[in-house]
Amino acid sequence: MAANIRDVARLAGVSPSTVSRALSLPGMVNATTRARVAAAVEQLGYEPNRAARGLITGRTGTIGLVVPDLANPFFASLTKGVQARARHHDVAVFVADTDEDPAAEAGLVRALSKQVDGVVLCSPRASDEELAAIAQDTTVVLVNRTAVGLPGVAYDNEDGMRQAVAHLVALGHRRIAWVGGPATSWSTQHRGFGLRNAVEALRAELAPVGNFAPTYEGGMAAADQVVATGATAVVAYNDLVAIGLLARLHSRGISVPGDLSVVGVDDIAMSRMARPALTTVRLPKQEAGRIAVELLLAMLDDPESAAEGSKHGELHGELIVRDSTGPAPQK
Amino acid sequence: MAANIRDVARLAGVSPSTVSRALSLPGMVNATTRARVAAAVEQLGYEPNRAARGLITGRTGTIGLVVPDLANPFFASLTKGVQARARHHDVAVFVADTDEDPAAEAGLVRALSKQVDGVVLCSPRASDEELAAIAQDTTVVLVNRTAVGLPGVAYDNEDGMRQAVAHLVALGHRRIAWVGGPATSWSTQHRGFGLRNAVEALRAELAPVGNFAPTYEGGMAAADQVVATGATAVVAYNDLVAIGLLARLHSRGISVPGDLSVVGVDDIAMSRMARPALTTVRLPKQEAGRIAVELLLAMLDDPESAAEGSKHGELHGELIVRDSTGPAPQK
DNA sequence: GGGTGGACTGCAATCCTTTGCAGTGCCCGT
DNA sequence: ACGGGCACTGCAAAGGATTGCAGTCCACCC
Repeated sequence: MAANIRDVARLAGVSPSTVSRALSLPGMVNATTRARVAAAVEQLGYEPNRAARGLITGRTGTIGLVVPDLANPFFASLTKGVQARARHHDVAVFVADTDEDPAAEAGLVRALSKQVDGVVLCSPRASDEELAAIAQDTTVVLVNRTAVGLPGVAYDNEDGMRQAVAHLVALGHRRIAWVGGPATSWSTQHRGFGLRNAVEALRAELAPVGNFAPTYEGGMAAADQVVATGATAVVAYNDLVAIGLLARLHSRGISVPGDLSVVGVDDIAMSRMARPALTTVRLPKQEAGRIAVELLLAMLDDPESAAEGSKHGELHGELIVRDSTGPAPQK
Repeated sequence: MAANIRDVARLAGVSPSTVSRALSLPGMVNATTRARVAAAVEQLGYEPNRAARGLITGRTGTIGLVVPDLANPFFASLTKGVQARARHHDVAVFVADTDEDPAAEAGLVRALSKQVDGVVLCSPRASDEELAAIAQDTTVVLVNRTAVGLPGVAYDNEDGMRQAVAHLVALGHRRIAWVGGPATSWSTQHRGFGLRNAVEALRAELAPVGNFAPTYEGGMAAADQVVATGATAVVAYNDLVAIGLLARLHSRGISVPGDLSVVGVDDIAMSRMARPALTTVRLPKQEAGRIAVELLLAMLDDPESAAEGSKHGELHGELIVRDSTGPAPQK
């Protein structure tokens, strides 16, 4: 049905090889020949068959994207960025969702790796060793996680926390609670670390309340412990947790930001719509996806750079001040 | 690097044809031969090369998914359903996001159609004619839209609206406002229609306030007009709009549900977290994705059924009552 | 004028799997 | 004992594009 390269060659009066070159190595063919080929391509609506090309080049023109949960707005945005950037390079994206199951991670990447040139792996929970093993048999770019020797793009969590703490301290807060996410999460560790440093540098005090699920429910569960610390401000692992805090605090009659200021991380769409609107550290999500794609494609084009393995992207968060933070209450 | 079918054949002491048949038409090869092949496959970790197979079978084992906006939680859930079901059938999914640009729709589907066996097209804004043209050169399943002659899965919007209106009327509401989505949207039309019917049947009154963007901002923009209608309840095009309404009503000091009851549609995650928690018509989103995949794969397996073109899925919404609806205020 | 090189172009092999057709060998019926 | 048929297996072509190598042609230089 669809035209193939020989149809084009026949119509243009050249050999298939010339058509192939006219399309992929334009410099190698005479301008007038190239024009004839272009005309034939146009007329027939020819597009090279990807399977056939893939068979010989060994490249599929496809990348994989593995995320824990597509329905999580953070990953949805990221996926959007990946998808947009990939299309820009005429590369297709296979998406796979682990459904938050860390055990499925490696298997999915392996299954995917047979069909794609490389994989963008988001927020993996696998150990460094497992990641290294995965990277053995396919090209991988990590997002939201760093592991030695593997390329990736991550956020500067320390810096984001510094901004949040500076904001709170400027508002007069001295005792700041911290609601962590899953203990094994790379982000939790780095955010906790950044928080400790920032609080110390500004002569304030940190009151960690432990680890909670990175969800609305997690925030609800943490709220009462936050209150019990006597802190006047709280930084939550992410916006969902912060919104859960807001809900529970409201139902206990605790005023935000009157009695307690709340800061989240991510800046998902929902945060703007929360009541009060949530102050948060905005992480450039689509940007992370875009950079991951660039990194991956660069590695595929030039495997040397893959060997060097030191490709990294680092993104900075930006504090978005809304209504959930205010001056510390006078005691 | 990876083993190919000849490696397997050599190891098993058979010809490549036999290996191929042992894997895809087990009935055709002797049990002991099959076992030898299986052992060789196992030992070499052989997996057939998809590109080579696709080249000859004409099937890629891949489907496309086109959505208006991946970051919209409604489509994110749908994508999740599609992806899960496709994996279950060992089919990969290409996702593409039109970025809400109706003009990009057809082009994207066409580009995709070269690389996939079929496409799931969500909430298309294209005209019936354009859709028919698209369906000409690729197998398509529509979601959230019906068009004559094209298979698809859609929600019974009339029924959902009936549930919402019955709920409101039971609470004593007699005048119900309706905030529509984009005028060209299929869902807007059907929801408006269902609403009119339901309101009429229950001897209440509908006060449509026009068409708004299906977003938080759209809801903010519509709120004052809703208030001006004098209605005691409002049904919004979707939850995002309803949450926008909630925000603007709150800032105007109008109590929900004291002064005005609000109902949304979709039941996105955010709705549960709104304040007050939103009463809404829950649409089974992942289910729609799953059914769309089944429909598409069935059509691909048996093109006859595609010709008949009458494959349809219909899903029902379910009213979830939360805190944004209450008894009509006594005047 | 002949030789050299450059600029193109074409041939043919190759990537890996599937599948129509043509065997091969064996069993069974006559 | 022979022919037919069955069950299984192998051969070889096909599918569409890329690419190393070889060839052609022309221009230019000596």
